Parts: sequence; C-alpha cells; structure tokens
Amino acid sequence: MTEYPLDSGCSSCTIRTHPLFRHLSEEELQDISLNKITETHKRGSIIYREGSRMKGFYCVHSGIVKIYKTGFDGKEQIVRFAKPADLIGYRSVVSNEPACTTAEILQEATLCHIPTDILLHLVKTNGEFAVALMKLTCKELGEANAYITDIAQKTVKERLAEILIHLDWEFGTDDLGILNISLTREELSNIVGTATESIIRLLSEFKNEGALELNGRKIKILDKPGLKYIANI
Amino acid sequence: MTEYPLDSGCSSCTIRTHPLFRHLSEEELQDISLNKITETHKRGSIIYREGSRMKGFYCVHSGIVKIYKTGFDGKEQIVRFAKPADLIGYRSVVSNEPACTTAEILQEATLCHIPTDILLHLVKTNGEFAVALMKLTCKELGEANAYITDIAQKTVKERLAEILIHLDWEFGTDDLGILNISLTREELSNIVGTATESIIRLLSEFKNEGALELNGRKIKILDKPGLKYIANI
DNA sequence: CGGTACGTTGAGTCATATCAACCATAGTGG
DNA sequence: CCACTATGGTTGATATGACTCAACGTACCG
Repeated sequence: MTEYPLDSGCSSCTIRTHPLFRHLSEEELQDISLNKITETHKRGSIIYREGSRMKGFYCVHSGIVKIYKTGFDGKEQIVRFAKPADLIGYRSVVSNEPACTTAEILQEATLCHIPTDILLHLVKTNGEFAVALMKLTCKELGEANAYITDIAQKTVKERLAEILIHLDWEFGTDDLGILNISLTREELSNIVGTATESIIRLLSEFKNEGALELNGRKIKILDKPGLKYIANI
Repeated sequence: MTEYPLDSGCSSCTIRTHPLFRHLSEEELQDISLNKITETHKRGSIIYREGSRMKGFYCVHSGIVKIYKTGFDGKEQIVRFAKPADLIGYRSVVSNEPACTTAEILQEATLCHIPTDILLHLVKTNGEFAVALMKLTCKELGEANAYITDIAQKTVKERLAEILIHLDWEFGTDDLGILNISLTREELSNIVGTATESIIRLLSEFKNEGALELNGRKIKILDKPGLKYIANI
C-alpha cells in the first residue's frame, strides 16, 4: 500500500500518476485543486450512508475505507475496500441515484472530496478520462460478478482462504509478513458472508494446519500455495 | 418485453430511443449502420465464451440472452439476462480484457455486432454517450453489489422468491399472467445459486401455498405480495 | 421405439447457523 | 486506582437448511 504525500495542489499529488488522472491537463487539475475539500477521518467515521444523496465523490489519499451494504436484518456485507488512489462514491454521482452503499473509515484516512459537476464535466469533455473511468467501473463490475459466483458456489472455507489471498494481494504485508489490513473477526465474516463464529473456527483450523500465524487481528500467511489450493485458485 | 422492428439502418431502429443511443448524431448512427453485423441465433447458441477475446460488443435487437460465469467445478452462475435494447460484451471491450462471462441464447435472438473501435470512438468523442454508458455500467454494478448481499445473507427460499419477483418485473407476463421468460429448473438454480432439487422443492412449496401456478416451465405468479414478503422486499 | 434431457421425490449427511456461556482487553468514571 | 462496562474473541452443544445421491417418471424427438 503506497503512501502519497499530501500537498496543497493536485498537480503535485502523486496519485496523479494513476491511470485515471494521467490524462488530465494542468488546467483540469487546477480546477480540481480549487474545488476539492481535503479532510482526515478517524476509524469508524462514516463518509456517506446508504440512501443519502451525494454532492460529489471522494479520492482516497491515505488510509483504508470499507464499503458495505446493509442487509434487511442489519448485518453488513462488505463489497469492497478503497485504498490510496481509489475512488469512492462516484457510482452514485454518475447514476444520479442515492448511494447504495455505506463508506466507513477502517484505518485513519485522508480523503479529497470533489464535486459532482467536475466529474461529469471531465467525463463529457475528456475522452481519455471517460475511457479510464469506464475501465475502472468495468473492472469493479467484473470483480463483483466473480464474487457472486464464488459466494454462490464455494464453501465458507474456500471463500475465507480466497479472501485472505486477496487481502494479501491488495494490501500486502509489513516487514514481518503481517497483513497490512487489520480486520475484526466480524468484519471478516461480513466479507465472506458467514457467521463470526465460523470465521473464528476456520481461522484456527488454518492455524493448526500451519497455513497461518495468528495474533489477535494480526494475520500472517505462512502457506500461500496451500491457501490457494483450498480456495481453488 | 418490447419488440423492435428490424431494419436495414440503425437510424430507424426503435432501439434508437434508448437513453444510450438517443444522443447519437445521424452521422454517428450511419457509422454504426455501415459497420454492424446483424445475425439471428437459436436457443443454445454461444455468442462468446468466457476467456475469449472480443472484437466488439452486441446490441440485443430481439430475444433473450443469458450471461453466466462458470465456477471451477463447471457449474454455471447466471449473473444477468439481456433483453431487447440491452448491450452485452461491452465490459470486455472497454477494459480490453478477455470476456469474463459466457453469453448464450435463451430465446431465439437477433443481435447486432458493433466493432470495438466504434464504441471506444463514441466514448471518447461524444460526452453524452460516455455519461449514458457510464450510467448503464454503474447501474449494473449497483445491482451486482445488491445481489452479493442477497446471496450472502438470504436463504435459498428468500432468494427464489426475490428472483421470481425480479423476473416478473424485468420480463413481464403474457395475457394469461405467465412469465415471459422460460427457464429450466436448472437455470433457475443457476441464478439463485443452489441445487436443482432445492428449486423444485421450493417451487412446489410456493405452489402449495397458493403463491404460484406451475405448468412445466410456465410460471404464473398468483400472490405477488406474498412472494415479496417472503423475499423481504 | 429407444434415446436423451428434464423433472420429481425420498433418504441420508454435512456444513454452517444459532444459542449460550465465558474470557480478555481496554476505556471510563467515580 | 479500581470496579464497571463495552467490545471483541473463543469454545461447545445443538439445530437445521441445503446438498448429494439415487431412483424413477415424463416428454419430446429423430
């Protein structure tokens, strides 16, 4: 997970090298710089709630955000995470619909809020930007479809193994080999779509098989090929 | 489900009134007309297969197409259907990745194939079109996320009830009240993400409760509120 | 008329949810 | 400083939804 040095203007923000922003002109970046609002939030802060109207979208500068839907019985289902250089909330801005997910800070994060009309203006006037944003959306859509298939067909054990591999791939590990994302058992269960107790039992099963090292929320993957085998990937 | 009269040129195709094509100029429609290939396919025909490279996308003129992913054990998971005026395959075109789903004809269909560069050119040069296509993608993404939550949290019974309501909403019924989409029990199970036998048992349970009338693949919903109640919607 | 695909039913099993009790930890207020 | 409380983690016992397997019925098709 890369850290991007914060700065007064977008033109020197290193996120600028991201495929989405690479094609923006100095002028367009200036426009964003002048209209964005940058704020830092603590763990647990809600950025926007399911059902609310969005006035813009957010670009994650640092930290981690979890994006989830709330099921009818109140249980949350995490649909993805956002890390530095990821965008959140743009879906609702583009479709001009109320937010269909809630965004909550998982690890202290700095977010830049960019107003709706700037996004729409960019899509309409900058073809390269439009294609890049489409690519992003399509990538998310492909991942969502893949997850539907997984969750419908795989067992909880297979899914947990897959999620662990995925988290390792998306967030990496520190120098001790510990996953760079810290989740409660309940949050893990809200990704996998199962009961908290099942996650606990399976985690210790993986530990006993020598695939993991556990220390509270610190998870170290010892046998990646083994987990991949379990996950069928 | 509307039928759109086929015609030599796109400018007189009634799909043109679709939000996506509404903003195209006469010239742009002409460009599509000259480069599209229109073909009719029978039930069971594969339009494209998961993993294949796409040379363009398809616009459904008539008929129904099912879009599915194949799980590692070969079981298919239907992720959506496409009906007249829907686009298929554009995701892979935009992301320039191999297709991540398979498209198979469910009810005899006529499709127009439109080459990749035309789509990309439109996105880059026609801002209104870009926004409309983004909206479409975002809508699909929202639906996918909702389905992830459903499939992770609801029981098979709840999901089946929900799917029946959804099919009624998407495809409507004929004058006898029978669903305008005909699916095998196995296909139903491949939407819901369960075993064929479970679908059969639940369908007859719904029938016994007076919520459905069944006659082979012909399904007539008798108690829509009841099904909605079961589905928690 | 036999074959193939689809539909149905029953019985048995297993994965997973649920319920309940308990421990560990950290933050809070008197 | 310590009891108090909340939150998260763990474990065991039990219940059950849903899958699997297996047999059989049905209908259409060449």
